[in-house]
Amino acid sequence: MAEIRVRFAPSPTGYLHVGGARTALYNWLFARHQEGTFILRIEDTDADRSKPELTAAILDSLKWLGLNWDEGPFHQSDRLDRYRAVARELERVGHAYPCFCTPEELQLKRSRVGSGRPWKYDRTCRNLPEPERQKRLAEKIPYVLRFRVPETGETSFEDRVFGAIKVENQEIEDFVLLRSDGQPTYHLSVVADDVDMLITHVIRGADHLSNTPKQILVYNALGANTPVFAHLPLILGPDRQRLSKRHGATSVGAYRDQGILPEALVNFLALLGWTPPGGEEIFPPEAMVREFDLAAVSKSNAVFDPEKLAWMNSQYLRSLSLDRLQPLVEAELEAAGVQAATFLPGESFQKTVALLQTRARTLKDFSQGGRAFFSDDFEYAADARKKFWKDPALHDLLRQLAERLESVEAFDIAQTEECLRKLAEEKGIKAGLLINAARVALTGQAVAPGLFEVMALLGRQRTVGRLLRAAEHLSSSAPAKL
RNA sequence: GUCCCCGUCGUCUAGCCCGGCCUAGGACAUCGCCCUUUCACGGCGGUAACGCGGGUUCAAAUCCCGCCGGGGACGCCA
Repeated sequence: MAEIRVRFAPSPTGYLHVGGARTALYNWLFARHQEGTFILRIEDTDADRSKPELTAAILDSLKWLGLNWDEGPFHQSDRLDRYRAVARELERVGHAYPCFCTPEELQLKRSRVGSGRPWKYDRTCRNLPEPERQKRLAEKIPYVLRFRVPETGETSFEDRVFGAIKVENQEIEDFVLLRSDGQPTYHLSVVADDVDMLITHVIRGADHLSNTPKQILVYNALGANTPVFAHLPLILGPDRQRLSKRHGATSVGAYRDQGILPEALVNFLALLGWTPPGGEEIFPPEAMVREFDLAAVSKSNAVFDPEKLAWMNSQYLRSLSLDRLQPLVEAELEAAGVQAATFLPGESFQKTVALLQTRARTLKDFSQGGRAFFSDDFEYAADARKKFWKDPALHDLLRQLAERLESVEAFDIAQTEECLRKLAEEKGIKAGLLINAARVALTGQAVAPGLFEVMALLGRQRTVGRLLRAAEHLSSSAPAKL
């Protein structure tokens, strides 16, 4: 069997969004599974909308996800001559013809058809008498090259995911191959490239399903073999509309900024439309590659669920080694403007990260909820104050706790706990009351690691200082209902 | 509107091709309980789906038809 060759062909008119990322991933998985070649091609034939910096951003996102390619990136803008030559050849053999209709004329005809618009190009120029055609050519009237679609018959193909697809040729319009400025359209450039690059499998979004018959017509006209097509169901927003910026974060970069790990995003995306035979949920890329099968891809569109992504991220975050996690946290803190380095000696930093790790859902949790572990500049969360600082006696209790902790012999987990419990007992209150209030005092949060671990980590001076600060805060704002 | 495609818990899905093992399985979310110093983790348990209607059959989530619902395409965008 010939070598398997697939490609991912984004157009640089926007950032890499999760739908594109999933398409790239499935191509990559298929290529790796088949030990084939994964090619990257930039479809930038729309000069107006394509931006070089977006190409760079897309490559960046792909690398971040770990989707390495074997050939490319190729740029369609480098191959314009080739497309023109292909178009001319199609014209020469009668599969394409010049069309002099202007965009304005077409627009007019289109609107005249009415609101419900079964519009198809009316083939005015296809039926132009030859002398007239020659005349216009000689007059150098601008024109596009349109594909001459057969008037009868049907075009069908066997999609690897969707199965048999069939369309009557009458339903297909004479689409444009070459624009009047000599630029190719998508239908021309994809086919030309896929033929030239020996692509064996075209794996792309289902939004291309209805374009496929047109392209097959071009393959046939070129006398080329058609590749295998596999269309992927679309990714939808919660409203079941196609996922778009309206739904919030859609780009890979946005998820990175939200503290999502690439391996979590990859895992999540892999499962959006595909389930491995064993039904695993969390599994590494090697396993995905081993088990990936296009035939097992789902046909129905899938709603993107950020909640599940977050859960998956927490799973990955938890299983990360400290060596790998630490730099990520450092970067996150830096991005959040927290100067952890001057706050914590190296060793405690690691312990702190480890303590926070089991509770984190995203990297953001380190710089936000975990801020008090890396800086003295933090605030008391409203929900935490409300929940644990209700008791008016607390300001006095926290002060006394601080005083007693001053004189604890060894400031470790065991002794700080003993100290606190003893105080609670003497006062005849539940230890939990004090523990929870102290946690808010030390971390600003209702949600945090075990109190005595926190104390041991912060050390005597900071612990005492924060307790006193909280006590003061409580007495000064005590009358106000919290 | 026309053409193409899709339709199992709120969500992602298994099962469908090769009808019976499906009183429909798993995961996320959700609810309750346990653990407990908060939260998370973990453990246990619960709520929750075959879009509707006809067929075919001893038997249908699984096969056929219709309807309804959803999505995509209909550009000198890709």
